[in-house]
Amino acid sequence: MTEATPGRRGGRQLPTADELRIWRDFIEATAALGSRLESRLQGDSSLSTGDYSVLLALSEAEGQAMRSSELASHIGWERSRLSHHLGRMERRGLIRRQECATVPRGSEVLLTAAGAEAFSGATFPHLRAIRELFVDALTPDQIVAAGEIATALRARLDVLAKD
Amino acid sequence: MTEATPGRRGGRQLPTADELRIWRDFIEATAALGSRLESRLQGDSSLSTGDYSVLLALSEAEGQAMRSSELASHIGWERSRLSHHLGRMERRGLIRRQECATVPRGSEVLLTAAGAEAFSGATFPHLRAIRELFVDALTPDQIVAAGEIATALRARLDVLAKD
DNA sequence: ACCTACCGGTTGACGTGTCAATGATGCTAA
DNA sequence: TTAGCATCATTGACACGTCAACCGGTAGGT
Repeated sequence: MTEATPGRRGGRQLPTADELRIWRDFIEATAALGSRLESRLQGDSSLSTGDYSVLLALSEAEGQAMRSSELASHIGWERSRLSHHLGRMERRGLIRRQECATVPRGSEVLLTAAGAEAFSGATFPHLRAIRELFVDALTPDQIVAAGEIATALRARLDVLAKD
Repeated sequence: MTEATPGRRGGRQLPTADELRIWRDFIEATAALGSRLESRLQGDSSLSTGDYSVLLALSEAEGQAMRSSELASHIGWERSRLSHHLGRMERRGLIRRQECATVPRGSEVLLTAAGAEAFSGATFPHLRAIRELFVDALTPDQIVAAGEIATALRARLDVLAKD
C-alpha cells in the first residue's frame, strides 16, 4: 500500500512539498559535510578520503598488503575506480603494486613506508574533524537517529538493487 | 573522558567506536543514495543532477533566464563550477549564453526549447525516484528527524565556516 | 588623470568517478 | 585439443569539481 498508480491516497507517487524540502536540505547538507571533510583532510594531510580508505584497509591488512580485488570489495569500490586510484597513489609513492605469487592473475597492493607514515599522520586530524563536523553537530538522540536513517536508506537501496 | 591529550571539559577529542560506526554508515549510505539518484536520473532523462538544478532554476526564473552569478548563488555553486557546467550544457543545446544588456560585464543564461523539454521530461521520474529511494525508505518520524539532522549539520558547517 | 583594487566570468591543470572495451589467463565442455 | 567463457585487472574516453590564474572593465582614492 505504498506504491500505486495516480490517485489512491496513501499511495501518491510524488513527494509532498514538505518531503521535498527535507530531501533537498538533507542531500545538500550531507554533500556539504562530505566535501568539508574532504578539504579538511586534504589540508591536514594531503590525502583525499579515497586515499584514506585505501590506506586504512592496507594498514589493517595482514602484512600491510591485499589483493586488488579483495581490497576493492573490502572498501566497496568498483574495480576500475580502484585501478585508477591506485595508479595515482602509486605515482605519489603511497603504495606499490606487484604480481601476486599465490593467485595467477592477481595483483598485490602493498603499503609503502611513505604510505604508512602519511596514514598515521592523517588519522588523528581526520577523526577530530569527524567529531567536530558530525558528532558535535548532533545531540546523542540525533546520532542514534542518523544511524537508523542510514540503515533504512541502505536497506532500501539494497532492496531496489535491480535498476 | 574516553580519549586522550589536552582534554579539558567533558570533551574527548575523538569519536567513540559507536559514533565512528554510525558516521561511516551515514556517510556511505548518503553517498550511495546520491549516486543512485544520479544514475536513475541519467537513465530516465540523460540529465545529471547538476543539469537538473540548473534547468529547474532557469525554468522558474523570469523569462526563463538568469544572470550567471545570480544563478550560481541561487543554486549554491562556485562560479567556476557553474561556468564549466554551462559550457557542457551549452554544447548539448540545453542552454544558451549571451551578453547581458543591463549589466556591463554580465552574462545571461537562457533556457532553450530543448532544455525546457528535457527538464519537463525529467521532472516526474526524478520526483518519483526521490520518493522511492528516500521518502519510502523512512518512517514519517525518520523523515522529520532527517530534516532536523540536516539543519543541525548545516548550522555546524556554517559556524565553522572559517577553515 | 592615473593607479589600484575589486568584480564578473572564463580558462587550464589536475584529481576523481563511471562506463565500455581490452588484455591476459585459467576452466570447461564439445 | 580447442573453442568458448568467466575472472582479474587495466585502459581510454569522458563528465564532474576544485583551485589558482587570468582577463576586461568599473569604481575609488590620491
